[in-house]
Amino acid sequence: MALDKEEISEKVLAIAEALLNEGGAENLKARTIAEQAGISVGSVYNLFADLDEVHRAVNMRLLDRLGATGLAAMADLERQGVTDVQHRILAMAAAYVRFVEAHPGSWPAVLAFNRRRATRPGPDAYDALLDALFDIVAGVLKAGDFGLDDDRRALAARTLWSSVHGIVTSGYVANSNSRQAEEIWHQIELLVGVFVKGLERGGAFAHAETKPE
Amino acid sequence: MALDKEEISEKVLAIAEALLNEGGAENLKARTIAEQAGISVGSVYNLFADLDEVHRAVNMRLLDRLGATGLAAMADLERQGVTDVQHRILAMAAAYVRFVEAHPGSWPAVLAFNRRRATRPGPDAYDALLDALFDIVAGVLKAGDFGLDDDRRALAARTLWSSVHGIVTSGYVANSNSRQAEEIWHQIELLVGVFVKGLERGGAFAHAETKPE
DNA sequence: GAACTATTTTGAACGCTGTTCATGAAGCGT
DNA sequence: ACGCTTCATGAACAGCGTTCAAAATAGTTC
Repeated sequence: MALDKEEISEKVLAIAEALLNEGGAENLKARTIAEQAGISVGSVYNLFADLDEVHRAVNMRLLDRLGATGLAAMADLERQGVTDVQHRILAMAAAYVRFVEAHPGSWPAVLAFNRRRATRPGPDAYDALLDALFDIVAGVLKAGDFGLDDDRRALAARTLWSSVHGIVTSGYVANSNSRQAEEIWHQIELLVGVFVKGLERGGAFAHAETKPE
Repeated sequence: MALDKEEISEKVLAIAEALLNEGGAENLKARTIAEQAGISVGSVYNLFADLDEVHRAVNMRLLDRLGATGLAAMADLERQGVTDVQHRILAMAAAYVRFVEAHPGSWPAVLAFNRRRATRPGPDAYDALLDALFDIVAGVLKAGDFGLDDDRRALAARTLWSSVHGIVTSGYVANSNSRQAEEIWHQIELLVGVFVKGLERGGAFAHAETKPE
C-alpha cells in the first residue's frame, strides 16, 4: 500500500484548502477532491462525514497556522529585544494582514463558516483556537503598564483584535489592490496609535452615558 | 390582473429577504421563492437574471434601510440638541447593532456576498451606499473639533466604522446570546472612548515605526 | 368579436451538486 | 483455503440553478 489513511486525509485537506483558496466555499466539491486525490467520491465520505467536516478541518489547520505565525512574530520581537507595546501590536497586526493576504479565498471561507456555525450547537475546539489568539494580544497588553486588571485587559484585547479584524475584512470588500493594502495599513496604524494613547491616558473605562435599547 | 410587475418583484424580494434571514444564502432557493410568491420558477428568472441578482437586490434594500436608520438616529440626536461627539458615535453604533440584530441571517449574507464580489468586476451602486455610511460618521467627526483635515478625518471615519463593524461581526461568531450583546456593547464603548480620547490628544497620525513586508 | 401578433408565464428537462449504499475487492487471523 | 472484517467503489437518488419550447395571455387591428 502506498499511502496511510492519515496521509490520504492530509492530501485531501491540502487539496480542499487549495480549492477553497481559489474559489471559496462553493468551489469545494466532493467529486473534484476525489478526482485530484486519485480516490473515489465514496472514499471521501469514508474519511470525512460530509463536506462541512472537510471544511472545518481545513479551518482548523488555518487557525493553527495563524496562531503559530502570531507566536513566531512575537518571538522574533522578543529576540530583538523589542518591548514597546505599540510596536508589538503593530507587528501582530502585520502578521495577521500577511496571513489574510496569503489565504485570499480560504480565510474568508473560515469567517463565513463560523457565521453559519453561530446558530448551531455548543462551543468546541474552534473557540479554543480563537481564544489563543486573543491571549497573545492580551499578553502584549500586559507588558505595557496600563492600570488594567485581568478582566479589563481581556476586554481591551478582544476589542483591539476585533477592530483589526474588522479593518482587514472591510478593507477587502472594496476593489483596489495595491492601494487597498496601504489603506488597510494606515487604518491599522491609526487604530493602534489611538488605542495605546487612549489606554495610557486612562479613564477609557469610565461608564459612557448611552446604552442601547 | 391583480399585481403589477414591480409589485411582484417587491413581493419576491420580501420573500427572498425572509428566506435569507432565517437560513442564510443557502436558503435562497428559486423553487421556494416561486412557490411562496404564487408564481412559477421560470417567472422568477423573468424578473431577475439569476439568484445572485435577487440576492444583490435584497442587499441593496438592506443597505438603504441601514443608511436610513443611521440618518434617523442622527436626526433624533440633533432634535435633542446632543452635540457631544462621543455620544453621537455611540448612538450610531447602537443603531448599527440594533440593525444587525434585527437581520440575523440576511446581514451576514450581505457580507458574504460582498466578499465574493471582491474578486469580480468594478465598483457599482454597492460602494455608493457603503460610502454614504462612512460619510455620516465623517460628518459626526467633523463636528468634534479635532485638528483633522478632510483626508485624515475620512481615514479616521473609515477606521472607526470598520472597527465597530469588526466588533459586531466577531461578536456574533461566538455563542452566547444575552451576554454576547453586553460584551459587544462593552467593546464598542471602550473603542469609541479610546478613539475620541486618542484623537483629542492629537498626534495619532504620527508615523509609526513598523511597516509590513 | 375575430384574427393575428407580441408578450409573458409555465414547468418539464438538463446538468450539476452532496450524499448513500449494495456490491465487490482486499486484507487478515487461523 | 476458508471465513470474517474492513474498506473502496461508483451507480443511483434527491435536490439544486437554469433554460427554453410550448402554452396562455395581452394587445392591436380590422
